[in-house]
Amino acid sequence: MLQLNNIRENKEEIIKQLAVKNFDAADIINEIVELDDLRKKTQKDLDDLLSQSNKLAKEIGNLFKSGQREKAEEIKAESINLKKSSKDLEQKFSHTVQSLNEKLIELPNIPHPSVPEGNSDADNELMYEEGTIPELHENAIPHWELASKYQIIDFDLGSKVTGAGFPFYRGKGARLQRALINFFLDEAISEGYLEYQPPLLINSDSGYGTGQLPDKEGQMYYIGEDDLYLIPTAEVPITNIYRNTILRESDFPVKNVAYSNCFRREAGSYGKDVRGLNRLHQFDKVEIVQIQHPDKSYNTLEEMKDQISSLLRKLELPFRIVRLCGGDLSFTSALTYDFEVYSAAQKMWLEVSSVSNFESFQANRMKLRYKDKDGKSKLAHTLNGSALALPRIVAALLENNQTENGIVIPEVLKKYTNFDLIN
RNA sequence: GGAGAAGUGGCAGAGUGGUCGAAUGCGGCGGUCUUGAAAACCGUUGAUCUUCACGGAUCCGGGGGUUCGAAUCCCUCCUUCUCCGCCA
Repeated sequence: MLQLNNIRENKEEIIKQLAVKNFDAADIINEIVELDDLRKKTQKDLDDLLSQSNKLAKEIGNLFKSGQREKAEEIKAESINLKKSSKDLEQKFSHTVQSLNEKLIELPNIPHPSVPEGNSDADNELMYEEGTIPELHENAIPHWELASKYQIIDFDLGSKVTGAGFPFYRGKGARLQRALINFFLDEAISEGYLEYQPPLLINSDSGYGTGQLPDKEGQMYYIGEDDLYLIPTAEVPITNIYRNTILRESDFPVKNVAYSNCFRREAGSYGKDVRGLNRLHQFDKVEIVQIQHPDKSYNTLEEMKDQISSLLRKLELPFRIVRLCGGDLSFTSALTYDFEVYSAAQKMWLEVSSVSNFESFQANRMKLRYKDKDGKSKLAHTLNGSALALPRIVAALLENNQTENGIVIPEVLKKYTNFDLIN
């Protein structure tokens, strides 16, 4: 959520910047300013009225005490009248605040000046590419075939027990998952992150705080009986730890890491890009989250980008980094880098990580603040990134490392898997 | 799941209808003293909205109600604790 004062003061500028996200904000912003004016006026009227009845109430108390009953009753009648009009104003006030909020929620985050214009992923800016694309042997096959050849991932069994997109990992497949999770967590911990194991279900306040609600409600699994949502990413519980909190400047940077299962309904995704591990309803991910001082958040974003690069380098996977264009940027993000890994048998780049700076957008929804040197409360900046999401990493590892004799485990993972080869 | 108790400022804890945004202690911050520190002493110390400012309004787990007036009474939800039951 954008800050009201910022909207009021930089109206034209914000309209211009939101156009990069292909969002026409002119009308909404005008409505917001009008509603805010009305809110201020209504509050002033209401406050004056309440102030008056507070005074009367005190007077009545004093009159009763000093035994002036009649006088007290007189004022009491006056007070009852005041009360009726204050009730009306109160209602008007809360309606105004509510509509103001509804409008504010419609506004996406302002993209960073470096965000290129564009409509789709085709317009994203390629920033960096590293590693060599492997030459596979003649009989190379995509990962879903490798999965069944070596009996390490069973998609059909998942369909039987749950449904499409919920695979079973088996034997060395399961152990590879566990190895990757531990590798990613250990790497983050050595970078100074604090490990959390979050709940996998969240309430609607949390969903609202990080921006999944209300816009992406249909993307989350919902447990109606208890009014809870299955998390689409550990970002939600981990960032919401700080909902309604005021940090000290000395708390920065807050660096948290969490492994979790992630659940996504992926309503409306079909086609060949969803085959095998490319898109699942349940998957594993290690997520890094930082909370930072506004002056430092972009340095932090670069730092997180480097960390993720280092993971992919250690796994010996060819990867590239893309800066998302306005049209591809999420509602909540100001700047996002996507990491893509080359999957050699599918012959395509797979998105394995997304690292973003949300600036104060999430913090404003969550009321996540810090005290600055003058003792004033200011909104903090939040950032997060996948480090990393497992399924597509596994897909690329299986495809790229396949040989006639089996799938070779990268050096760095061997101490975690305790085997060198899947055969 | 059943029965009972409780939720107050960073923490502890008083407050059962008006003078309470809230005693007191601890902690935090500033100062005096000291070569420095500790101790002692003095001062200060919640959030949000609004106002150029003075000031005003709201907040005692969340929401609703009673009353001229609610931290205090009523309803409801949530959370925590104790006992019983069940259970990885």
